[in-house]
Amino acid sequence: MDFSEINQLPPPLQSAATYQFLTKGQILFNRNEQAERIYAVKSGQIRLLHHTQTGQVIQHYVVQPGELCAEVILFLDRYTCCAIAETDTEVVAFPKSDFLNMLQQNPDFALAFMRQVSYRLHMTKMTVELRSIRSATERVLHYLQFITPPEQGTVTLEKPFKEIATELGMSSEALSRALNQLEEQGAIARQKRRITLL
Amino acid sequence: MDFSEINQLPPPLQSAATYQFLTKGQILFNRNEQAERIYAVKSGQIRLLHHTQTGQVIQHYVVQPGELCAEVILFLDRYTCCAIAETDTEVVAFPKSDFLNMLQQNPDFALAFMRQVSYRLHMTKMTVELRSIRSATERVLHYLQFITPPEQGTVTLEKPFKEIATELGMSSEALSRALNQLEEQGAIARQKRRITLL
DNA sequence: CGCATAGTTGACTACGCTCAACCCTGGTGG
DNA sequence: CCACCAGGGTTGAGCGTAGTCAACTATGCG
Repeated sequence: MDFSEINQLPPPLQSAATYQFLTKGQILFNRNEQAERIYAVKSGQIRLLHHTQTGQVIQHYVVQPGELCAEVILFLDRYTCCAIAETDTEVVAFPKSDFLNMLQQNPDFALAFMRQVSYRLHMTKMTVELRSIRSATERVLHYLQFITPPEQGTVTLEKPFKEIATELGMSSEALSRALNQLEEQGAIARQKRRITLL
Repeated sequence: MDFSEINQLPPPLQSAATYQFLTKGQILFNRNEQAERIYAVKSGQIRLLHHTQTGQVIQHYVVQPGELCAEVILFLDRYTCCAIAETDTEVVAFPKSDFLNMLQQNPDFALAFMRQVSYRLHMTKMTVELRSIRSATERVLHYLQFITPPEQGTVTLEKPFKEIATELGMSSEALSRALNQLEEQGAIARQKRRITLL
């Protein structure tokens, strides 16, 4: 189910939903703000992140069109992280109470929600694994294995390395060196941005 | 809702549930095993973890009595991590299909499940934050702030430091030094295991 | 009183970050 | 067509932080 396609949703929710437009860099909500709404991304992307006291930025994940944003706050009263528009973005906002009611009244809707949250939990657990790996080289390998489609064993890195590096929580230099090392070790083969797992 | 209290569950699930006993260290399931059941812990603890190729152990979380174990596999076909009994443990096993049916048929049950999964997602996001902080000192501070009840600003560390250290993904020595440093910096006060945030 | 375990401290090492220089590619304009 | 420039990527040197190993201290228990 695509939560941002209002006319696919149960009618009572349709009438409660409102659209909201964000320009690139605009903040949808901040940590510790009172949470009265749950959002779905219709177009664009929303990045969830958190700022530590010392200014380090912790990347959570990016919410894509059709996905829900900050599912957890249905059962909490304050947002736990900061949501910021990655590009110009359109979101649909649902009041929490209406959304909760619909979860109880409509089993299909509820199941779609559960699938989505479960998927998110799964991805977040993968993120935990990634961030927990100390060694940069191993972390990169883990990442490559994760983004490589199972059958073909080959990926092309589309994003600039700098971006991948921040996603992996390391400097671009460390990423570069890690790729070298993996090639030396014979764990991967590489032509430019095209990586083959061995 | 306590998922391990069978007689509190909807009757159709009661008849599908089976008990299983694990001794300390026994494995409930392994990564990549076909997932046909979902479990709830009745007594004891189940630790979820993952072994990397190079043998590093990544701690996910510990499942306490009343909680579900590996909720995500309802919508996946293979377990994504390894579950191991922390102590002698009793679990309740539900066939996935029965559990899924019940989620569709019983809104209260479904809501309890959603609350549980959402909570787990929330905690896992907190873990991501924790593991993403590079500096040991800052990581410890973040952890202390997280486990300290908001009003009183004081915690007693019950678990042995070694255990806390692994939970934080650092050595016990590093934890010890970090606590010292935080005290020097004036970020915390400390008498033995009793920590006060300043 | 001795032993075992948990926690602390010290010395050494290794890994990754930072800063800086360098290389390579693609695009632009003379 | 080639010189120039800009940006992404690579490589090098120095530094800081955390891991490891080992010694030492403190606490609790038989």
